[in-house]
Amino acid sequence: MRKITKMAQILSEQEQIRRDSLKELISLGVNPYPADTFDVDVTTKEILENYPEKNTYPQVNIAGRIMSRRIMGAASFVELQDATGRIQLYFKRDDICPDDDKTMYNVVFKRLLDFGDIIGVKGFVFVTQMGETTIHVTEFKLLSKSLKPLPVVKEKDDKVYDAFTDPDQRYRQRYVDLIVNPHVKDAFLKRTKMVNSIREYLNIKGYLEVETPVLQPLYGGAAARPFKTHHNALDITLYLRIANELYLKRLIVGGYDGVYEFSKDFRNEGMDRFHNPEFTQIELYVAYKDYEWMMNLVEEMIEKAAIDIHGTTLLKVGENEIDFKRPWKRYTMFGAIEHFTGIDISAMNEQELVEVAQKLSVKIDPSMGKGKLIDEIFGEKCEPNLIQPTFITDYPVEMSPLAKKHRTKEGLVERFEAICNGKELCNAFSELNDPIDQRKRFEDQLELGKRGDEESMILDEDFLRSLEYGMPPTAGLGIGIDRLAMIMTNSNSIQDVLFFPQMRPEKVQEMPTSADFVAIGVPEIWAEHLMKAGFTNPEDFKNAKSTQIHQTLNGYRKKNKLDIPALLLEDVEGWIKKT
RNA sequence: GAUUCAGUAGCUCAGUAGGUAGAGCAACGGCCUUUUAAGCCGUGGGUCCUGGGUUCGAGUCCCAGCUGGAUCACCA
Repeated sequence: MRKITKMAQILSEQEQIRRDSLKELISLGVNPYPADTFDVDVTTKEILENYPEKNTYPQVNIAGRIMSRRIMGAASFVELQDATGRIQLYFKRDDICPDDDKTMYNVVFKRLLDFGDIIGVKGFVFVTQMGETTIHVTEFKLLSKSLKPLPVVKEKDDKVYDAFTDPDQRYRQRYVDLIVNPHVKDAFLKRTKMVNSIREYLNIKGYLEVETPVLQPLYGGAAARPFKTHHNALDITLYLRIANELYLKRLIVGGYDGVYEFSKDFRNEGMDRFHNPEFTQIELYVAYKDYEWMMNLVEEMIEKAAIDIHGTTLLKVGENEIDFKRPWKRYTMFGAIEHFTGIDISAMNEQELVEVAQKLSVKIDPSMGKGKLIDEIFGEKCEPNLIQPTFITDYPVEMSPLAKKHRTKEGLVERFEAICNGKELCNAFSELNDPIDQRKRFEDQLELGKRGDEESMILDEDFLRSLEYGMPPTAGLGIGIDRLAMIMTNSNSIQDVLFFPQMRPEKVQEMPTSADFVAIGVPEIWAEHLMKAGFTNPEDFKNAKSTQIHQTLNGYRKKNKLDIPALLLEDVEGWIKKT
């Protein structure tokens, strides 16, 4: 891992050179960070798409980052990257500097600009002898000097060399990742397109996008462990929401026909390539509907999202081709288990289920009840095999304390999940609106909590009170937006669809400053060089032999051609004595 | 939490048997004076993740730790 150094910064050679260039630019009267706007009137994408058929671009203003430079004496080629892509620039000395003073080209452009700097240029578009659409620059302006060298990613004939791939650096410095990895930028564009598509779909249907509390005195709506925080003025514990379900249902009680929220939820659990402590779900509740109706909505909405993003329902995800075209396959949970194991468990009791689980070598433990056993068998034997989007319906009641009991099947609830690429995509049910039944289900959860289940749900009196006023029959849905984005962008990890995935904080390495060395008796003229010469700790320096310090420092002086008199051994002994 | 792999120059990586730390790109200087060039020649650049240990000698072997990845476990 790269360490951040605090206080004193030890700069690499290249960083030092860029800082020197920065000073020289200022001394030449070039402001490296100008304040005024630079009016851009075209993007690289527009030029590359429209030239020369729709527009010959006799005059353009464009800005971006220098991604490569090829200098050939009085002429140069530069690759400029803006938000939409890259285009080549052609610089010619006598066009940049029509007068005798060639400083702008020879010094500012050739020597003081770097890979990574942000510039604005004025020019006209033409095609080189090599057939590449290029901007012939007539004026340029430095807009921001880059002091840190970017990773150098080379590309030739669509092959990428030395790609910037280290996940640690990519996630910690996402800005760098976005600059040098265009496919990363594209994945996030797709994610936003997907969200926009879903929002558009729901808005057209007339459902209301709402906002509900993130800070909640009681956390509910899912089985998960929360993050806990404290509100000072009220002097109470608050939790970051694990779901927004119970608030949205209160709004249905309040009389809205359909409400939805893109909800940032927080769960204090393990992290892996499918889990980040904060993640996004969309939850939707529609009055007077049931789960059958909701299944049709999900199909239609996700199919539309796929088309809006890719122009097709068919997409490649890892090794698989996934088709979101309606209708999706539907199984009941029992049906799916029978399909994949050949065993009909629909009428089995707990003991029989244990035997089936053992026979299928599904790991179980004695605390598992009937519902949990079925869930385990399904999770082990069915879920990983469901690659194409598939609905699984009718779950055991024990697993679903907020879902309505099945209208005909004893012991089940009206619930479905969509599974895709072996993972849950969404979860939905006919919402439980019987307040007495709901209270009993909460009480059952409390029992589980007393037995040590840290994820059991908490009884929410206010939510129950709202149900007592009467909630219409309602269909509810939750979709994991990050998981869906993984599929839609063919990403293997949730970290690839979150701009800033949670990471352990970078270590800050305390570095001494030259003042720390002055404090123990080293003259200022030498103190600034000590760290670079290898003495990174004043304590170690004090304990080092004076002969060794003497030799090391004189060696350093010679190597770096310092303009300081050579040290005598007595000088060094003098410093140490002072301490 | 367990197992496992990785961490070496600004970036991507090599480093044999434990014996003076390497390459390509990037940087710097020069060539080239020009609608092309990942061009040619030269130069500089290192806390080999950190701390211990073994050894005459450690990037390399051993122990501990840090960070990340993968797999598993847990978990809607």
